[in-house]
Amino acid sequence: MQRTRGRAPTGGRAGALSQELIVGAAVSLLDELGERGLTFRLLAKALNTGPGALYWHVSNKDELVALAADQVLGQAFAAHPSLEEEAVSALRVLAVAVFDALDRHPWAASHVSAPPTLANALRLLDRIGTLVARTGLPAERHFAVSTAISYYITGVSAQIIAPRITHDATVSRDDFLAQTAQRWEELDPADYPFLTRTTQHLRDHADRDQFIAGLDMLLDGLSTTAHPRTPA
Amino acid sequence: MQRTRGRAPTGGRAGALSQELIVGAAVSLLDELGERGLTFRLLAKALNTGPGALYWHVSNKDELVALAADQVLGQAFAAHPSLEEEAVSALRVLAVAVFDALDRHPWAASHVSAPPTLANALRLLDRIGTLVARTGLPAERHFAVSTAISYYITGVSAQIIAPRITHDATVSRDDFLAQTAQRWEELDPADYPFLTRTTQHLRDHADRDQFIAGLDMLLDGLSTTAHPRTPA
DNA sequence: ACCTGAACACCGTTCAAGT
DNA sequence: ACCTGAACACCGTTCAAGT
Repeated sequence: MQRTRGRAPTGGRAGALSQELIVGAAVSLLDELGERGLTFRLLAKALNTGPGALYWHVSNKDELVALAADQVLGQAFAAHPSLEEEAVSALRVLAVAVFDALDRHPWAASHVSAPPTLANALRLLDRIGTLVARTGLPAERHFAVSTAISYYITGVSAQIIAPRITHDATVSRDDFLAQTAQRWEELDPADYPFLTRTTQHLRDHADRDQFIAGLDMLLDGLSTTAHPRTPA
Repeated sequence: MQRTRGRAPTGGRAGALSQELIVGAAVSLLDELGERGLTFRLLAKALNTGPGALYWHVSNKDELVALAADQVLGQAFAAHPSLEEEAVSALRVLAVAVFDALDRHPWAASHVSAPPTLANALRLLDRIGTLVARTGLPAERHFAVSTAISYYITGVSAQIIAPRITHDATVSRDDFLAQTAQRWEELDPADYPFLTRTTQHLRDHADRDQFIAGLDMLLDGLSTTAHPRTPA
């Protein structure tokens, strides 16, 4: 829980530790082995130190994984100027970039949390807010709309991507969907009228398209919503 | 990983184990101690057995927690006939019931996963689908719209509720928001133009209203969306 | 200031043995 | 069929000691 500050002349040693170095190595191990496979002993060995050394730069495993997830989130900003486009389509591009980044590192999906406190999560909400402001919505709605979009992006991405972790090793995503579809078919249509007639859609659907379809619903609602309501 | 089947005359012993019994006890311990506090040894002691006995009824801790979360999700169906009302407002009532159930058991929020395989998660999606069908949308959109709503409900609830676990013991939610707001104030307005002018909203916002505001956006988009688009 | 590595206090899970 | 509880193979984290 300490950053390397200033430009301390730590001497010749090539492997001088730093939080960035540790988090980077953690991302690699997480990609290879998943959250359970990441171990302080293993990480320490990869960095040529003892496990205790890591605790100087990172306060515990939760923080380490959160920082690793935030680094992954940062990949979503890699390519985009995001200044040219019309605001709503820029929001769509940004959202999909986040989905794709998390899709490449499924362990990270469930660790991007709101409200943001880490660098790239802050950056994401700020960019969403700036784009929302550009839509011309009244200022008092900017916060609610921006956080709704932000929650959708990270929350729904996590819903779609995180389950893959559990099943990845054993079965492919398609097999998992096919299995689930079959289980739906075996349900009693009297209890589950919708699911039993919808199995084919489950088999055919693509996660990314699903994410985009919901996103479009939300963004369409953006321009429509006028007054809040209360549930009956 | 075995249910008590039939009406086996297990004899007089009062504490005869079953999956239901184990999951119920797990929910209590999870409420008290959180996910990390739940231990097979502790759970076994609460049920007057050894840890090994539990593995006859539940295959591992992941399954146990998933079943516990699904039981919590079931609380959302406690009160509602949901037949009278107009479809969209019935959807809103159902969504808020899910949020409230998860809000009472924060550890559960991140364990409701999609696509549903457990009893109450299946029931939830089925009910959403049935209500969506009643809106008069064309049938080919029912699946995409229903899953979007379902993903929003569980995904955004998890985003809002799950962070509370980490900070709960040490600080209250209001304190956490205030702290976060203060950190936003200290950011450079040149880098974070939106966040630095939005801190007051963060301080004042209520999680549940936030959830409902985004839900309304989505439900408004429901009636609007006509044709899917592709990101630029 | 930063690193070392042994030691502490746990875990989830398995499995031979019982009834 | 179901339960027991000791044992295995780990963990995250701490901390005296070093440089």
